[in-house]
Formats: sequence, C-alpha cells, structure tokens
Amino acid sequence: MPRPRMFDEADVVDRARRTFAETGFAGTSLDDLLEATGLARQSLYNAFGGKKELFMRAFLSDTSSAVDAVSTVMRSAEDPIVRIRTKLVSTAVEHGSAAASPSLFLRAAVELSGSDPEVAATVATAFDDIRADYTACIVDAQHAGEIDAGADAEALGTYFCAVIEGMSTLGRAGVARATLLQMGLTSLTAVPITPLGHERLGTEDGAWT
Amino acid sequence: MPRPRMFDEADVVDRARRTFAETGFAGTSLDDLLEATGLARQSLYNAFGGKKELFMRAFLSDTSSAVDAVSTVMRSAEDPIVRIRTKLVSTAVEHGSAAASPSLFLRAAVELSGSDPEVAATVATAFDDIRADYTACIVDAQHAGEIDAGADAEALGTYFCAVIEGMSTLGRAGVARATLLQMGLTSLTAVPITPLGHERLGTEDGAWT
DNA sequence: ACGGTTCTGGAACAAGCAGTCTACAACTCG
DNA sequence: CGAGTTGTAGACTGCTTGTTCCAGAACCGT
Repeated sequence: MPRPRMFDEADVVDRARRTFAETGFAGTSLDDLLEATGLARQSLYNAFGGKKELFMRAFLSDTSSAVDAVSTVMRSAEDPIVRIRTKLVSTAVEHGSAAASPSLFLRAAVELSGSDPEVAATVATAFDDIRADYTACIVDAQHAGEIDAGADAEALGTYFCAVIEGMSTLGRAGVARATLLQMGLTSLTAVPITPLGHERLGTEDGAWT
Repeated sequence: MPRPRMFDEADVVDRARRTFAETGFAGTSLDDLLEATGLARQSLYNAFGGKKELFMRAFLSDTSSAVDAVSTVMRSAEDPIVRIRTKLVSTAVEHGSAAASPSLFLRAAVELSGSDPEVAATVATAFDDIRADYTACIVDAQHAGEIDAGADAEALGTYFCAVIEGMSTLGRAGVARATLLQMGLTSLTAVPITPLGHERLGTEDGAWT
C-alpha cells in the first residue's frame, strides 16, 4: 500500500559513504548529504533515522568491504606469495594520486576511533580480521615452500597490515602512485622468500604506472 | 605601555595542538579551544586572528617538530643502521596504546589534505623532507658498509616513511604497543643488511614493552 | 598619579546546524 | 474507483557555531 521509494537504499548509502570519506563526519552537513544523495530531508530521516545512523551504515558497509577485499585476495587460488604482491599493487593503484575515492574506513579510524567506542571497536576487529588473513596467507606460503618455514607468520601479517595502511595514508596525503608502488614492492623484500618463492613471483616487477 | 599578556603564546599553541589533534578541525569548537587554552574569546582573536589561523599555527608547529624529530635522529652520531631502528622503536612506543597525545600532523593530513591546498602542500613537503632524511641515513649506512651498496636507498627511504605512518595510523586505531614494535622490527628485515650491519645492530631485540 | 594602550570578559550578532512539523502527492489494495 | 498508507517537499524551530562589539580593568613610562 505504501508509495514506493524513489531511491535505492544501497545507492544512497554508497553516495553518503563517498561524501563522508571526503569531508569527514563533523565536516559533512546534512545539506551536503541531501545534495549528494538527492533525497529529501524527511526521506532521509524516515529511511535511516538521522545523520549519525546514516554515517554508521556507510562506515560499517565500507569496513566490511575493505575486510572482504583483503579476504578475497588472500583466499584466492593464486600462489600465496603472489596474492600478497597483488594486494600491494592494487593498494598502490587504488590509493595513488588524489582522484580515487578515499576510504571511509581509514578516515573514520583516524577521526573517530578516539571518541566513539563503537567505531573504535569496529576498527579494532577489522584490523584483527585483516591481520589474520595476511597471516593465513603467509602460513600457506610457508606450506608451499615459498617462504622460510622458520619465519614468524603473525609478525609478517601484522607488518603487511601496517605497510598497507601506511600506503593508504600517504596516498591520501598526495604521494604519487609510482612511489606507492615502489614502497609496496620494497616491503616484500622483508619476507624471507625461498628460491622457489622468487621463481613464482617472477623477475620483472615494473610496468605499472 | 600595554598591559602584559596573562598567557604564553607558545603554550597556547601547544594546548590548541593537542585539542585539534584529538577532535580534528571541524570537530573542535571555539568554546573547546577557550576551555583548553584558558583564554578569553577576544584574547584569542587579538593574538591569533581566528580559529583557522590558530589551527594553522598549531599544525605548522607540529609538522616542523615531526620533521625535526626525524631529522635529529637521522643525523645523530649513532651508527646509521641503529638510527633507523631507534626511530622505529620510538614511534612504536610513542604511538602505542591510545593514551599518548596523537599527532596533529597525521590527523590534518588525513582530514584536510583533500580540501585545503595549504595543508596539502605542507604535508607533501614534510613527507619529502622526511623521506630525504631516511634516504640520507641509508646512504650513510651503505658508506659505512652496514647495508649492501647495491640497494636502492631512495626506495628504502620511502618505504620507511610508509611503515612509520602505518604504525602511527594503527596506533591511533588502538593497536597495542608490543604489536607496533613487532611491526617496526619486522620492517627492518626488508633491508639488505651486511654481516657488519647485523653486528652493529646487536642480536637481541626484545625487552621493550 | 595619570594617560594611553592593551588585555579581558561577557553580551550581542548573523549564519549554519540537526532535526521536526505540516500539507500534499503517489501508489496499492480492496 | 476511492480509502488508506507512505513518500516527498519545503517551511520552521531551537540550538550551536565563528566572529564582533563594547565597557571596564590592568599595566607601563613619565
């Protein structure tokens, strides 16, 4: 019986995500959101409840896609060591050079982790999940004989988590894509890769710009 | 002839820095600043000009001390390779476990680099300076025979910049000090250290908590 | 002690904010 | 087709924001 909505809820959340990612929670006004989503004031309140609630929807959605993105790559059928290099390269490409839509996950972590307990908890478990995925991938690589079995897999997993967050941060701060890529590939040399691992990775690493 | 000020300008800037670092530019109201600094409304406007101007004072001051902090360590008399490890350890200690006062430099980079050109430019040159300091230190280490002469010093410098920013970001997001330390020390293994370098670094790396 | 200059504290201001209310339009089911 | 329910649009409401104004207090050199 109700009049059907003139907007797609998921689409609205995604537009809100982009807006919040660009100007932050405190820096985004309700009018900004209305303009970005095309919704009428009351429609936003009917559908979501308010600014904070819409933010949390967008934030949780972005967080889980960030976690999923890692998970997808780290559990793919590729050689374990290649999965990690793939993630490093794609992070450099996605976060390089201003243009690309910045991550709300990272922004919310920096802006609100200190003040909002729910955001802080979500960020913390997301990082744990991401770390676990990296770690699992490194264990796979050890079983495949690509990485020294004696290496501390968890230390390496945590390490990649930091490298990739650092790349995102620097990318947002304006560091060029090629520089990010160089950083990512350098980080791989921290891993005690066996001769087999090097063979699987291939020799030439250039050709991304 | 004028009535002397009842506040120390540098002290006010420092208190403002802490406040802005905790709640961000948009998230900090003038009343918050007045409470944090103890100034009267008009005094703040007389002495600094306004909210934005005070923010820039605090931001520029924090940025140059962040750059100086790197520079001081990287040009110290210590063995080059030890300087880098020192910086990694101190970053882990300072940014570990919520409590410690967060960096306004990092926060402003994430919050405002996308919208404020002056902040973006400052952040960009600060990162360049920091990268140059790391690179110079690695070159020193190569001359001292601690790092393979064939390594790409600039790539390694850029890399440490990313690792350390990543550590700061994760620290703010709630990652424990011990974990940050583990990340920092793992990042060192990306460097092609010569036998002499390993000797200079020492063998046991534990005992920080 | 006094005049000039600056600092101080609070009141006042306009603009912008998140959120609410009301009238109307659109659709579905009986 | 029409009654009922829900979405839409925009005016409206307190409240907070950054900033300015004004009157008085504090200090210094003479």
